[in-house]
Amino acid sequence: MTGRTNVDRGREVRARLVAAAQELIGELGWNGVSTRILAERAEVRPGLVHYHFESLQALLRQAAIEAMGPLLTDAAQLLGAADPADAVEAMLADIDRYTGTDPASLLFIEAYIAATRDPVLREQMYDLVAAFRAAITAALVSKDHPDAETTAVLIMAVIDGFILHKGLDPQLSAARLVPLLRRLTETENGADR
Amino acid sequence: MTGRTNVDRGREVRARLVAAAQELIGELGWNGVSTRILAERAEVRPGLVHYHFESLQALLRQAAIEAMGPLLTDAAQLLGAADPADAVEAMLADIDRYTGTDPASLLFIEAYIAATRDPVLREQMYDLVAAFRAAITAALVSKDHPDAETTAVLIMAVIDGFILHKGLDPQLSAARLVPLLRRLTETENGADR
DNA sequence: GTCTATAGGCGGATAGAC
DNA sequence: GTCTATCCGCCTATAGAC
Repeated sequence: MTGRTNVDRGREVRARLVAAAQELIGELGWNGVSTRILAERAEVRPGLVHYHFESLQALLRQAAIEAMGPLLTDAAQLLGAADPADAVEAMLADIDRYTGTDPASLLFIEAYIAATRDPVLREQMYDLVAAFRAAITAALVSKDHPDAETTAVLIMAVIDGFILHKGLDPQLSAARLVPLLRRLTETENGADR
Repeated sequence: MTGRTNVDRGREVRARLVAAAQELIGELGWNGVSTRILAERAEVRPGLVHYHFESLQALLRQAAIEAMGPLLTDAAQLLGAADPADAVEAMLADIDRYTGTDPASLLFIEAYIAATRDPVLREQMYDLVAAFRAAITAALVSKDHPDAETTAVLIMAVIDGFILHKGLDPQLSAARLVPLLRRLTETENGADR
C-alpha cells in the first residue's frame, strides 16, 4: 500500500553508511575511514554523511557500538546458560575462526584505541565492557568462584590481547589456552587447600 | 676539534624526527601522524621527512621498532635474571605506572594494528615478539614448567590485553592479576597431580 | 526531510636549489 | 649530502537547492 517514502530512503542511507563504516574501520583503521570512501562503499553521495550524522566521528562511533553491542550481549547470554569454563572455551574457539587481521577483529581493537581519544565513545564502550565483565563475574560467582571479578578481568584481557597477537602471528591457536584458563575458572573441587 | 659537520646535522634531524614520531603515534594514532605535524614537533621543515626517510610509513615503522625493541629486550633480561613469577609481577607493576592512555602504551597497540596492514612492519614486530616469547618460555622451562610456551603466549596476551582495557577503565589494577598468574607460572611443587 | 555543489584547508610526495 | 618550494589530490564540513 504505502510505497517507498522519503523517510524510508533516509533510513536506508543511514543503514548503508553504518554497515560500510563497520567494514571500513577494520579495513583501513579508525582514522583511515573518510567520508568519500564511506560513501563509495555505501553507494551514496559523499555529502550524505554529514546530513545524516552530526560528524564523521559520530557515524564511526555509532557503527562501532552497534557492531560490538550484539556480539557482547550474545556472549553474555552464553555465559548465563552454560558452565563458565565451557563458555570461555566456546569463546576461544570462536576467536580461532578469525585471523586477527579480519575487519571484525580489528573493529574491536580500533574502537578501544579510538575510545582513548573520544570521551563519548569511551563512556559508551565502558558500559558495554562493564556489562560483559559483570556477566562473567556473575557466572563465576554462581559456581562459588573465590575470585570472580579479577578472573573476569583476566579472561577479557586474554581474549582481546590474544586477538592483538594473532594479527601478528595468525598461526597462534586460542584453543591451546583452554586448559590454562580452565585451571583459573573452575572452582577447586577437591585438590590442594 | 672537528666542529658541527653537515652529516651531524642530518643525523640530528633524523633523531629528532624519530623521537617526534614516537610521541605522536600514541597521541594521534598511526594514521593521524602527518609529515607536517611531525616536522612541527621535531622543529624541522616538513620536506625533511621525505629526504631522510623513504616515506612517512618508513619513518613511523622505524620509530615504533626503535621504541619497542629496547623495552622488550630489557624485560627479557629481567626474565633471565629473576624467577619467572617474580618477573611477571614486576612487569604488571610496571603497567600500573601507566594509564593506558599515555603515548607509550598506545604506541604498542598502534604498532600491532599497523603491522596488520604493513607486511614489512609485521615481520619486524614478529621477530621482536617472538624473541620475547622465547625469553619467557626459556625462563619457565628452566623451572621445569610443564607447559612453558602456551603459558608464555597467555602471559603476553594478558599484558597487552590489559593495556587495552586500562585505556577504557584507568582504575583497573594489574597488580590484582598477580596471584592468578602466579598460579599459572609457578611449577606445582607438591600439590595435586 | 533529503540531498548536492563547492569552499577552503591539509595531505604526501618530488623537482630542483644549495 | 642537506634542504625548500611547490604540485596536485583528498579531506571535512557547510551553504543552499529540491
